[in-house]
Formats: sequence, structure tokens, C-alpha cells
Amino acid sequence: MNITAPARCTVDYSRRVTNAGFERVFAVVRMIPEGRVATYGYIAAFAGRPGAARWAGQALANLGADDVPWHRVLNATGGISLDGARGATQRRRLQAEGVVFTNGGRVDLERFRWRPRIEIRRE
DNA sequence: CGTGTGACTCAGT
DNA sequence: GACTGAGCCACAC
Repeated sequence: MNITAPARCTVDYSRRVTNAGFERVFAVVRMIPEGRVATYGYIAAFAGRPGAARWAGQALANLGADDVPWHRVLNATGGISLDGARGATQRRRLQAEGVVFTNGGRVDLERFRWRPRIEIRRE
């Protein structure tokens, strides 16, 4: 399994925000490379709203088209915050990407957490 | 407007 | 680890 990081990790915040800013959440989630995971809180912070983890979850709950790798988003304990079939789907997709689950059904975040290389630009 | 409800998180016990 | 309570954001009633 080779893990490839995205070429660059930038978010276009200038884009008009709709759906309570959910597009920002989707933009960040789309950056998560295959075989890596992120947490709701991290996604929210990266999208510009630290502490708004529920907001990130709400965005994914309202996800329409499946062009966002939502399955790579876990809760702060490394667990899946979904019940039933959707939770099973999430776990299956992650495992298909090489993500390992412990007996407790959790992922070792230290090992699989997405660590983006932030590109800092000066004006 | 108040209240309840989520794909949440943290500190305290 | 677990359980709890409070804080959190946005939205539907």
C-alpha cells in the first residue's frame, strides 16, 4: 500500500459559502488521502471553525453526492460514529484502504491520522 | 423565540 | 478504559 499525499493542501475560502459553509467541510475532507483518517474536530478546525466538531458532522450528514470520502472521518477516539449499515460501510471502505481496526473497533489515530503538509504563503 | 436533536469533544470522576 | 455533564454549531419545529 502506498500512501500518497495530495500535491497541495489549500482551501479556497474565497468561494461563496452555501449550506452553512458545508462546502468548506467537504473541501477539507476531499484532501484526506487514501488510507488516512481525520477527526470531526480536526476537519472543523481546518475548515476555519475550531471547536465546531458537530458542525463538521452535520455537514457530512447532509452530504448528497458521494464525491466526498466521508468514510475517512472518525471521532476523537478513533471510532466510527455511525450505527448499522452505514457504520459497516464506513469500516469496510477504510479496511479496503488498509486502515486497521483494533478489537474495540477503533483506529490508532497516531498511526493513521492524516498529517497534511501545510503550505504557508506570504503575500 | 425556546427547545430538541445530531456522523462531536473535553474535563472530571 | 467507562460514564457523565457541559459546551459546542446549525437546523427543524
